[in-house]
Amino acid sequence: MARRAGVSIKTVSRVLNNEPNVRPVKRQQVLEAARALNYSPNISARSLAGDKSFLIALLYRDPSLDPSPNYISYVQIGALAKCRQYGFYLLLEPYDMHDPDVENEVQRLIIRSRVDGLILIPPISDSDAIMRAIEASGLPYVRIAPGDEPDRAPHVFMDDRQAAYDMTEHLLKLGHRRIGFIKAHLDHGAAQFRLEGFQTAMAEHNVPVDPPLVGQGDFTVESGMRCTEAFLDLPTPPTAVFAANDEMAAGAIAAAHKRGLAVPADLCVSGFDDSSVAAVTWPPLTTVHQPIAEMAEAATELLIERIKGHKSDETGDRFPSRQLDYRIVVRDSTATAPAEA
Amino acid sequence: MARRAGVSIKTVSRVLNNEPNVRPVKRQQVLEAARALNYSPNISARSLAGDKSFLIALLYRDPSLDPSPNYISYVQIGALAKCRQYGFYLLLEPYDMHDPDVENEVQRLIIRSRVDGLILIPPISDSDAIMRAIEASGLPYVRIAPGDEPDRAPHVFMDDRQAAYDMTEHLLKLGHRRIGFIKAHLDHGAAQFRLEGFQTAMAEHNVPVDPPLVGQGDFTVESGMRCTEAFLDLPTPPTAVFAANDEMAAGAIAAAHKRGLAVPADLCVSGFDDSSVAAVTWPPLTTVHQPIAEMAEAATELLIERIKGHKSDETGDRFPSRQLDYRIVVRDSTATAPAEA
DNA sequence: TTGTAAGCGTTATCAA
DNA sequence: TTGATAACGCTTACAA
Repeated sequence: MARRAGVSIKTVSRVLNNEPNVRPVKRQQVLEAARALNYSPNISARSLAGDKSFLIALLYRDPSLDPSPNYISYVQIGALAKCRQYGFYLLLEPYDMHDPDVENEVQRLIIRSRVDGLILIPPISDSDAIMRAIEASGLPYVRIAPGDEPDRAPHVFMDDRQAAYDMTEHLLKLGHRRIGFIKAHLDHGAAQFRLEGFQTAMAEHNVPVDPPLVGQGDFTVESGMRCTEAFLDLPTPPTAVFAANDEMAAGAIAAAHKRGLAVPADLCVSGFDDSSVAAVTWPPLTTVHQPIAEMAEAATELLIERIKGHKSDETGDRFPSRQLDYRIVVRDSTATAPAEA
Repeated sequence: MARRAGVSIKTVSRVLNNEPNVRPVKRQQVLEAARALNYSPNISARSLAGDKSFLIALLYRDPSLDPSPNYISYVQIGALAKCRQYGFYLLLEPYDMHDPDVENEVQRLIIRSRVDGLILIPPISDSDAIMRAIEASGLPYVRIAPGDEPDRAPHVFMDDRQAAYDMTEHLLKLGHRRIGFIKAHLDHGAAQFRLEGFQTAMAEHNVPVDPPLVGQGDFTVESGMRCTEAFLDLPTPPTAVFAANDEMAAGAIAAAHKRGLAVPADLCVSGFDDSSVAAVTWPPLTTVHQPIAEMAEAATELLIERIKGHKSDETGDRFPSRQLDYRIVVRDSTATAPAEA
């Protein structure tokens, strides 16, 4: 009890919660006493009495199913930073999105843990079942990089379409005309945007897209390798491959090496995400840098504002959103196209 | 209130906590009522009354400083699995180990969050300052892969020394005699063991270790590349490089590619960890598989037992520990040594 | 085997 | 601007 220290009792509560109506003198007294006793309010008591848990849940795909755990790491970094700043705790909640029972599981999570809000990251940020479960509870939530229905909730995103457009243009400007694109599951919202950006850039530069030069990957290294091998088996193979993420791009590089092709001399490769694998490939990968941690920070901030503000009541006005900037990172896996045959 | 349902009030508590002295009939009634009302006890109330938080903190190095976020991902997977199983929640606590103020920070964490126990992973599992802070609080904690003083607390580990020995032997059996080793900061406990395993294997096979063939890396791709380039600049370069982790091994492969050397024909490379980068390199990396998630599961279990058992009193007897098995994974980056010159 | 009553340390309500 | 006092929903005695 820090109350012993100063002179008051409930005043302590007021001070620690930055409530008004406390004279500066008292406020100081309390603050000093708290420091002296190394005092810190009991979270459980606070939650119980105030009906707030100071807990935020981060929902993501079970990482044992995820080809790029890297993304989650950066999301955690960003979310944790903001949580610490505002005195919240982050609860990790991996889910198997395709479990037919997710809806119940999420409901149970909400009931059990009493979280104050939730953050959804891809591909969970496009799960209708999960969003329905949350909406039924009335809790606030934010989505990172949503694919459809962006205005269903507050969200943070970057322009994947434009980024893919820019990367494609980068390759076109290097003189490439036959460019292979490795797409991913289109239920992953951003994957769709990246494909569109590629197609638009090609169209606007009057370069036809040969259908066999669009491969279906699944974000794994192996799929990138398989698609690239198929490309290289074509009568006229591409001079560049643009993969919708870095893992698949790494697979493309591996496929080239396997055939004895030099990168970027014989085949150029570019990726997307600027994940840690981009630094591991040889040559280092040209890719699109996504500000993942920053996106998570922004999302967490959006959520906390919402938690602190109107507690779950949708008062008509539009949901807020925040767009962050990407950056094309040119490294050594792309170079000018070989002279025409 | 599920109490409405059955007939009792405190009985509910007994049932939900698996306490004895409840007739099966009543127990059933309560359980059914709970299900019907989708009831779940309020964690805050429970913590407040019972002086338990059901929270476990995972302490790790700030991932923005960490060259291999992969390790943390797997630790999280394992720890989360066990937490869910036993009804605990996992709190993420990244720390900058070299911050002179960590001791206070940890103390503050313990006071503020009221965690019931802590898990320390490398390199934090060897931080004397952090362990002191925890010990001062009397809370139970477990260490994963400790370097020194293993018996200071319950711990989970694998035999890094023997694993490195085996990998070295694998290379020796392939006919390699000049083998470069890339070590890492020796304050990282396991790093020391890996070096020792390498040295022992070489000695026992009567193959001298040429000092310039032991490079000082720091777990990053870049350092692996730098060390390997130095090796290759020697009058008699090695025919194989064994790096103390996969990132550095990836750097070794990159260095070879950069010089136009083929892997494994001109230079063999092996790593340690079997992290996700091992699947991204070309050729795929021969490495030591560490059961990281399983180690984390075991550690979490050890901790929870301790939390449930004697609450923080060290009753004389030795701390428990658990050793898990590694596995040498031979992929395509190692092959028989070129014939003698 | 079951129930009653007294806290746990906050916040919310309402008076002072 | 402050301070009693009653919740909050459990667990832990202790009694029945």
